[in-house]
Amino acid sequence: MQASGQKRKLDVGDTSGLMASTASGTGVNPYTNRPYSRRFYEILETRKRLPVWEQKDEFFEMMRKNQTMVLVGETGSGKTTQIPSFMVDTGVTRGKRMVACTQPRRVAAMSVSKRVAEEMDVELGEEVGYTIRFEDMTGTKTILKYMTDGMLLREARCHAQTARPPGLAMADPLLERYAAVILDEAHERTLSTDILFGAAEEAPGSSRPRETRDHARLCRPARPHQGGRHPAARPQARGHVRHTRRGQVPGRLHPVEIFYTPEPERDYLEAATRTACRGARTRPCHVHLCEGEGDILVFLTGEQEIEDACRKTKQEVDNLGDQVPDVLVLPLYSTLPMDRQRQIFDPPPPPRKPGDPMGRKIIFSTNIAETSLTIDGIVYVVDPGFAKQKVYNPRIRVESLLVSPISKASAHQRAGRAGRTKPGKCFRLYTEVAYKTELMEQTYPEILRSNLGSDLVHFDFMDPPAPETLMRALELLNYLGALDDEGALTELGSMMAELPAGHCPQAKMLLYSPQLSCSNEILSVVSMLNTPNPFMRPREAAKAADEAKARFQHVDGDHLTLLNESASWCYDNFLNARSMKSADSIRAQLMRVMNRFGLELKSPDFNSKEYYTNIRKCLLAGFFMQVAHLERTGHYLTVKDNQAVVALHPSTVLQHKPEWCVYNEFVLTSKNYIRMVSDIKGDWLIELAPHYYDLKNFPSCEAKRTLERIYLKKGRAA
DNA sequence: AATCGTAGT
Repeated sequence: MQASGQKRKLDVGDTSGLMASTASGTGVNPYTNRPYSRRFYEILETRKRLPVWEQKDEFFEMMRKNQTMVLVGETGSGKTTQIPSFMVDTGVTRGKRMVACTQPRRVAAMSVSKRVAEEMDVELGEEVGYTIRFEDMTGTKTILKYMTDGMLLREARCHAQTARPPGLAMADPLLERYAAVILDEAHERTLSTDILFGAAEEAPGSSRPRETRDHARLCRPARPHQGGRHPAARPQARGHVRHTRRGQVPGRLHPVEIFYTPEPERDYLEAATRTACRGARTRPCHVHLCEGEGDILVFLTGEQEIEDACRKTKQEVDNLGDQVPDVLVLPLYSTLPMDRQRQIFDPPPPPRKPGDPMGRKIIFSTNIAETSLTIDGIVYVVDPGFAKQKVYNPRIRVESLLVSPISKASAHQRAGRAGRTKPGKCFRLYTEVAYKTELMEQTYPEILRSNLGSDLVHFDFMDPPAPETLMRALELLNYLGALDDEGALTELGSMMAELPAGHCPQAKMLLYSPQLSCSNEILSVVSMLNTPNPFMRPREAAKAADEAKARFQHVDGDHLTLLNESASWCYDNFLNARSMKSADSIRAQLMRVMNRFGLELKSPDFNSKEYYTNIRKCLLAGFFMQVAHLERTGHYLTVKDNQAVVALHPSTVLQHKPEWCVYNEFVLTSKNYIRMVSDIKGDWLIELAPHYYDLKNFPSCEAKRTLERIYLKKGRAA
């Protein structure tokens, strides 16, 4: 499924008039009452050649007959640009309500709306606009709005004013302000789109046609996700990378020839650099040495891996000497500073001497280059078949990243990156058999890999999350006071829903902070928690960066360290200025919501002993379920349910091992780590979360015995 | 004791 539309309250009777006005060319734009520009007609000719244009009448016919529909079409068929404007042409927006079209990414919402505004011959931000976080390019005249799926979901959560029956936190989610809602790129199965899909089916007036669900299921994976296993991971004799030729991807622009390895590769990282650069000594036959001009894109899984590969490749290339064309080796991942990200668009190195072939760019990238970023000039793609993907284990409440095989859809997308400038080649570092039999058709939907922190209960999901995942989500919300015992959303819960802050515990923390007189500080902490790690640590200056961070460190932990940063020192102190700026915008947004709720913004007296303790206590108002206790063995054990042995993440500023600590994140890499950790006191657990630290319902363990002593002491004092 | 996929509000 490539796209799907859901429309509501369509004015069926009288759509011919407006449709005719565009089609028959009366010369006047019905939306602006201005004569069409010359450019409009030029673009119209191109538009008419798009495949969807042929089915325009059929589309209108379907619109008359159905309340919801699913549209399927190839990339480049014109769905994203044409369907929304067809929808507007039917006249649904005459009731002053908009047509909304969602996209999974901001840059898509921005660029598509710009194109459609041109096509409809209007100013961007007037009749056609877009809304993304921190940027609203719409106005009173807007009838067609592109937006991120997350943005529409937020509107669905926060603008529904009607009373909600128990257990149905989103019973009236569907946005009366829209005449029609189009969920584009629904095949990507983002968390937001999946939830909106569920909401669409709940909507009053939705006829819930069976086809909707059946079509939707087309993009469901054929079998469960199997993290970590990869066809190439099988043991086999070491060998150089050879490829057998097979098949074609009909890209929109140029064809891409696909090559597979005849045998599985043992070490995909080594195979990837080797393929990009040179073959094994026995058969030096690889891209840089053997193929014609064009840049190379190699997909790897993470920053560390990419930096390693870059270093090794530079070395390899140096060893090759000046008999081969010059090479520019570049990394690409999201946390790379902006100016270094921009380098991927630099031209390749010039020929060594006049008449020689051009030099080459070799880019090592995470899957940021798979969908969100397009680099022209790429002719060769090396695809080892891996990506880091989120997996969720509800039993221990842990979301972690695991290197896992990609899906066929991802592989197709990666290959397509080679064909933008001229016919290209894609080298897959796995066998064709593995591709056919072991890769899933589609990436497993995000909703099945996530810790659900929001209010989604009796919901008609395409692929319902595991009962345990839902149960865990409900349990957390109940402990936080967001849902009552009947499962109904409380007032606190609806306030939490409006705070665009990571997970629920953070929202709870913010709402509680005025009671501990530290809302200013908690606002800063939460903003920073929702920002990419600001502490840069370039390999060549790792020590200097660690020293710089040490100057900010707060003795009581990582959360308080976040407060010690100042933007003006960014560069000298290895801080990512972009992260700091983004934290600032997030802070402003959260502050507006706090103000709207009438919550006081205050700070404890900086000179009082309570300054830092109040802030740390406040962390527990939200994160009381993410606490670890230091056992006599010297290891940490997470507290209460499903205890796990964990270690402090090496990035922590804590120099000592506190008896109790609260953590923001549980990460599973080389072992179980807790990251972003602060020192807390056992007494505070009882003070801030007595309902959770009720010893009657607590497994027997060291932590329990310590808490018993604290209760006893308190009882004596009282 | 030894470190972090990508989106989105």
